[in-house]
Amino acid sequence: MSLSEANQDYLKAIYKLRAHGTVTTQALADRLKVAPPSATAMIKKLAALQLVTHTPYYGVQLTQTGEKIALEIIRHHRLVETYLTEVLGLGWDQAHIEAERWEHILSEEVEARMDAALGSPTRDPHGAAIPTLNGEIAVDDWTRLSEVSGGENLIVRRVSDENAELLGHLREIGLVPGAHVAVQRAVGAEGTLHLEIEGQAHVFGIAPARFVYVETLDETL
Amino acid sequence: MSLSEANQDYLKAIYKLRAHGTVTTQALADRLKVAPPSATAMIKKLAALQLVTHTPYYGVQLTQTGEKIALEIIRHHRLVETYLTEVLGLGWDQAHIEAERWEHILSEEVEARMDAALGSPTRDPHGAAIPTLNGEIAVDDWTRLSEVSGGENLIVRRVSDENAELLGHLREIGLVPGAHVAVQRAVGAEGTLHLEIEGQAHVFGIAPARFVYVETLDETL
DNA sequence: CATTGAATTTAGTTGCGGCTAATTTCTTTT
DNA sequence: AAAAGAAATTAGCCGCAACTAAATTCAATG
Repeated sequence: MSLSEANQDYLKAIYKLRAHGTVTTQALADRLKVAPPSATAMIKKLAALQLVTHTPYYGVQLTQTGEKIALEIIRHHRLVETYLTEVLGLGWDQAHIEAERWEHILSEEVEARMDAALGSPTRDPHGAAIPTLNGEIAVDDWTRLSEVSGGENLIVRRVSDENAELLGHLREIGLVPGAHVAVQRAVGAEGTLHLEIEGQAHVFGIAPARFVYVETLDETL
Repeated sequence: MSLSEANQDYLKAIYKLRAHGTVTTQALADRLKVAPPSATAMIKKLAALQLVTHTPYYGVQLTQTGEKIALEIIRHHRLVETYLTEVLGLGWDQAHIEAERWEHILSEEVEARMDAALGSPTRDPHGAAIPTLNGEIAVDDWTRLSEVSGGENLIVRRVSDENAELLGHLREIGLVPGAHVAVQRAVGAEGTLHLEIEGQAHVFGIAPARFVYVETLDETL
C-alpha cells in the first residue's frame, strides 16, 4: 500500500505545523494552498488510514506511523536537496523546488546511493537536520534571529527553506549556515534589525529574520 | 501549459509504436496496460491539443509538436538512465524502472547538469540514441539478432530496455553493447539460436533475440 | 446566557484518467 | 452481397483530489 503524492504532502505539512501538538484545518489548508474543505476531506482519509488522529472542530495529530512516514518524506527531501546542491551544483532555491517533486519518487535504492555519495550527511544545505533511515531526527534548540535581543557572537545554524525567493536573497547577503552575525540594534518601531554579517553591516526586516536560526555563543560562555 | 504524466506516457508510447506510420488503439492500450476505451479517450484529448492526428477506426499519428515532446521525454528517460548507471551505479534494469518516474519530473536545469556531468552522451547504457535538446535523434540501421541468418562477426549495439527481467538476464550472459557475438546455428524448429558471446557458447530463445540489435561486420567488409 | 462570528464540516460539482458493458464500424469470409 | 468477427468507439460509472456554497459547531463577547 503506497500513499499518493497528495497524502504525502499532507503528512509532511502536518509534521511541519505540529509545533504545539495539534494542527488546525485552516493552517493545513493555508500551507498547502487548498480550500479548507479539501483539507477536511483529506484529514478523514488519513484518519481512516490511521496515519493521523482527528478530533473534529479541534485539530489533527500524526500517529506514530504517520510521523514515521512524514520523516521519510522529509529525509528524501533533504537528501535530494543536499545532492542537488553538492553534486549537481544547483542553487539553494532551485534545489528546494526540485526536491518538492523528487521527494515523492525517490526509491530506497537511489536514496541509499545518494546518501552514500554524500557521506551520510546529517544536515542539508540550509542547516536542517536530515532524519535517519529509522526516522530519528536531531532536535535543535536554536533561536530565531527575530527573537535575539542583541548580542555579538551569533552563528547562523539554519535557514528555513519554505520560501524560494527569500532563500535566494538570504544566500546573496551571506546569511548562510556557519556565517558569523552580530546584532547591533534590535527590532525597532520600523520592524528592522541592524546587524553585521561577516563584518558587513545590513539592515534586515523582522519578517525574514523569523526564518533564520542562530546559535547564541554569548550565552554558552 | 504543461502535460500530465498520462499525456506524456501516451505520447512516448505512440512514438515507440510508430514503426509504420500509424498506431492502433489496441497497440497503444496493450503497451500502456489500459483498456482500449481509456486509450480512445486519451487519443481524443491529445488530438484536441494538436499533438496527434486521429483517423477514427484507423489510427493515430504524432504531429510535429507531438513528436518533439515525445523526444523530449525520451531524452529525459535516457539521460536519467545513463546518469543512474554511470554516476550512481544502479543496475540496468533498476535504472530503467527509476527513469520511468524521473522522466516526468526532470527540469531543464537538472537535465542540463546531468548532461554536462556525463559529457553530453549520445547513447544510453543499452545503446539507444539519446535525442538532442533540439529533438534530433540518430537513426540506426542495425539488425535484430533474431533476424541474423548466421555469421561470425557481430557486435551488439543495442539492447531494448522494455522488459526489466529480460534486461537483467541479458546483462548476466554478457549480451551488452560492444560484446562480440557469433551465430553458429540459426533459428531451428524449437525456436532457439545457438551463439557464442565473447567466446562463450549459449543457447538463446528467439523471443528475447528480437530485442537485441547487432551490427553485422561481415556485410560491411 | 444569548448572540455573533469565525472555523469547520457537509453537500454537491468538476476534471482527470481509469473501468465495464453496449454499440458501431470496418474487414473478412462465406 | 450478406453475415460474422474483430477492432474501435460510445455510454455510463468510479476513485481521487480539488472546488464553491451552505450548514454546523465552537468560542468569545455583550
